[in-house]
Amino acid sequence: MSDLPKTYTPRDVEGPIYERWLAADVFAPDGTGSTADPALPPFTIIQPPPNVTGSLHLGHAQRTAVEDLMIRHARMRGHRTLFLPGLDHASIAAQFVLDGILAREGESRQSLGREAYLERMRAFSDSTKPVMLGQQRRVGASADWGRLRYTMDEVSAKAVRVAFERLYRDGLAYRTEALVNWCPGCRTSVSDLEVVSTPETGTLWSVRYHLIDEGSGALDPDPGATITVATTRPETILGDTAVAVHPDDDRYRALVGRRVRIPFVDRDVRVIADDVVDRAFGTGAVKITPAHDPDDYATGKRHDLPAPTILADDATVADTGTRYDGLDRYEARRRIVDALRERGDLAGERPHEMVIGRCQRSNDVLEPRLKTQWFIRTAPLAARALEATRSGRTRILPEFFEKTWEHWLTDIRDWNVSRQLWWGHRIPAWYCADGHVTVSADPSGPATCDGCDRPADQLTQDPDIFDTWFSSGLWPFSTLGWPDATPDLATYYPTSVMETGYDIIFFWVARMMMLGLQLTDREPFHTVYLSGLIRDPEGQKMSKTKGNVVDPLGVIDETGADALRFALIHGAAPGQDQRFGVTKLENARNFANKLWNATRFVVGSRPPTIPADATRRVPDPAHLGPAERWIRSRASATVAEVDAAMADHAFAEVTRVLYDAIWNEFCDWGLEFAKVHLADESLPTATREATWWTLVEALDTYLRLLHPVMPFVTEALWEAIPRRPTDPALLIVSRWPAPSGRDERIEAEVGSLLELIRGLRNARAAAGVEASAWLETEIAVPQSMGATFEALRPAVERLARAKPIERRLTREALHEDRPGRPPGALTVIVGDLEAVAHRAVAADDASHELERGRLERELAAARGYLDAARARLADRAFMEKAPPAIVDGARAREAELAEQVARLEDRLRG
RNA sequence: GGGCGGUUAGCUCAGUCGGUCAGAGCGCCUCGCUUACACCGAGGAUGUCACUGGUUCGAGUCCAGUACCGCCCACCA
Repeated sequence: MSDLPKTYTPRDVEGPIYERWLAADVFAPDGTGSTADPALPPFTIIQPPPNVTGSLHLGHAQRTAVEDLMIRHARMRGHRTLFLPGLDHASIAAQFVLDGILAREGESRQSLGREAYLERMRAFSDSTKPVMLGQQRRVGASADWGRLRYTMDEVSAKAVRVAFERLYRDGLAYRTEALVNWCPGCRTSVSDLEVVSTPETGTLWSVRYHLIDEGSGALDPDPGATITVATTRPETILGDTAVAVHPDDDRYRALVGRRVRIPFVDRDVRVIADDVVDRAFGTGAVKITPAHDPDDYATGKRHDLPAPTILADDATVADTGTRYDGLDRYEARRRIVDALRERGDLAGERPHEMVIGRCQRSNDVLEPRLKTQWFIRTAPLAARALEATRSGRTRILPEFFEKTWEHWLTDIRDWNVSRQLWWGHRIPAWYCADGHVTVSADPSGPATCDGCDRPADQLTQDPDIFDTWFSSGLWPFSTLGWPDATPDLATYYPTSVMETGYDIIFFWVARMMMLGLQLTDREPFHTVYLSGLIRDPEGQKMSKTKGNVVDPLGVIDETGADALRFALIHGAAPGQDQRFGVTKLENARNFANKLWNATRFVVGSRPPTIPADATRRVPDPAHLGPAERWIRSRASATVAEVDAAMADHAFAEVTRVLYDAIWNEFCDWGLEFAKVHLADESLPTATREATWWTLVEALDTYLRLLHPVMPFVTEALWEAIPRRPTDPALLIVSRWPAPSGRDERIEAEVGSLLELIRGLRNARAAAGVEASAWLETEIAVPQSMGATFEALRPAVERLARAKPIERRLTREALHEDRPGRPPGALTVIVGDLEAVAHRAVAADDASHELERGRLERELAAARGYLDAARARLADRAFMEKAPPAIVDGARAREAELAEQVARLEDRLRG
């Protein structure tokens, strides 16, 4: 036990608490402070590693809060818990960031060269690394920092090499020339997932291609002998190798097989028939540029067309032998359009709504182009991933994401994994002069060529690196030491829960699942918990360009990590975005403050007969009054509710249940009841002690239940209350509470007394009674509730400001002496209970009307309900078809309402 | 073009198995410096549960359709 400062200052609480956890070594499953039960299965969460060069945003904070919540819960339930933290090298994202910094220095990737650039990147990421990790700690992540992993460390590197070698051996990785998404800004290919489809208004140009006279082989002398094609990218004319029409299109039937001359390059190409052509679109004739359009590429394959590439890596026109060589693609486009117009071959132009693929990273317009690249064959991997979710071995939460999952994995295309970048894992493939491919997981490379036994010094390693998601895809097992058979891998794999944002379900979750199943033969996780995204109060995505990004560290400084965590978890429905603003945060902060002060009260109200350093005593049942039994019963109910919510992964519900239980039950009523006993020195010591121990016990339960959500403040407060002899020194490793049983009768009796108190307060306020006035009150309490009432009489008096209270056994008794009753009485009816509070006011006082009005409103409402209840009972269909329990309930309700209406009517007559 | 999610108080959102489910927080109004807490306490007002049909004794809740908002996927030049 220790003293609590009067004011709750999160900053003062959180730092030292985290240090104590670290010092006690309680984060690691095998740490010296662990109290785990080795008989229970371990619980593992692999944290989605944030980008090493990124900055922590609210999304990270929410991830961390939810993961840490699950981990702390599992830890308190006695599981060995592994919360493995990490960082991702984030190849393209990191390069994008660094390139921006270099650009401001007047340097560039190219100007530095590969080695210097990588050196710079290592230094840069080394500088951001501690920042990212520090932020995680501020949020309170109880992660095992000793197992911190990084996708660029040697263990990961080895995993990448071995994974790729196995995939290659199994025929699941292959190298081929294919049309890929090329980003001219990043100078690399990107996967289909990194293409952002952007609707834009472009221009659809119609261009006349002149037919060749088949006899002479020269241009048809008839200037009208043309075929008009439609295009949105005129510069690709330079790469055309055919014109296609639909085979059933009568307009062009005669032209199929004829040749046309492609302008500028003066290439003569065939008119071909292919049913990809949509006759209704444009002119019904399509220019075919196999090297720069996916459709055209497929058409080219079918018709065996050449596929000249006309763009360089920086998207300037190249190798066309025209004067457009060297020009940027858009400059070339303008000039080509101008030239066509001059020649009279521009048949038309009109605005055109279309979808443009842009680079997720740089926002550049992507160019489809031919490149020789490594691909992962995804169909067989996706089939296994689908099987895992269909069989239920891996569960996706929320369930509705399973459809998205199914859809994507069903139509999946092969994964282009090579990147023409520098920061990342180099592809462990070597080529010899004959083009043989050798893939080797050996860190020093292959000894000889697989194809021709040429020695290593005659082999060249592929300059490309892997898509960053390739190493991320191995994360659940590479972090545990795979491919080596480490004890960690044996113990903690497959992992328990994969928590991440739904925005990377394909990028990451699907890849982990596919690679995990293929390489380890196990589902990498049992549950996928998909979080929603954090938006600003207007529902906008947070982004740097919008300037609406909230820095979690600022929030933590201001209101504490506990408040931030509570607020984030409170608003988190799985898969559902949440708007986040200051009011939620303030609400959470107020709650922490409330808890702080409630604990301060409990600690401060310790009866002097109990020593400050007492160990916990179970309250003596003989001395428990109804208030104490009510407090215990409600705490037990809360445990059960929290357990149910946790079992459903309904974390927001957990916060709601606890907020309500702690604030609206424990503080509003529990503490108020207890104050009466604790302050009453005429009571036996044992009674007052029992009351206090009851408060301590309930508070202890609530602090435990709340700890996974608000770890710091609960740990600090728990330290201030007496511990059980069996408790460890720290709440974080204490045991999760078990429900201790409900007392239904007490809950009902005390519950109706609470209602009565509320009713009296309501009546007083409605009648304009001074808040400080004590009203002489008569209360009818049936014999069955007598003991409970008598025990709580002082509390009822105090809370309803009703004193003295005269008790009657029946309502009739209450009304017998009506004639003698002073005017202005307030009446409250709650079930079997009825109270009449008297006040001395003149007969002509206007407040009589207020009371009358209140009773009339109550009566009207009761009559409304009664009518509805009677209508239901009069409905033969309802009586015949509704289950008996419902009918009985309706009858009871009707009787109760009828009674209440009668009472109110009676009261209003009097 | 497919698919998913959302629509409940002024705002942000809960609402499980169809039956006390018309709820919370914030905001608003009226009181209150009652020795845990003014980051507080007491009380109060506010709803066509988007719309239309259907199923049912009974529908925010289940079904079908519509509208609007958001997101994801998709090779029409």
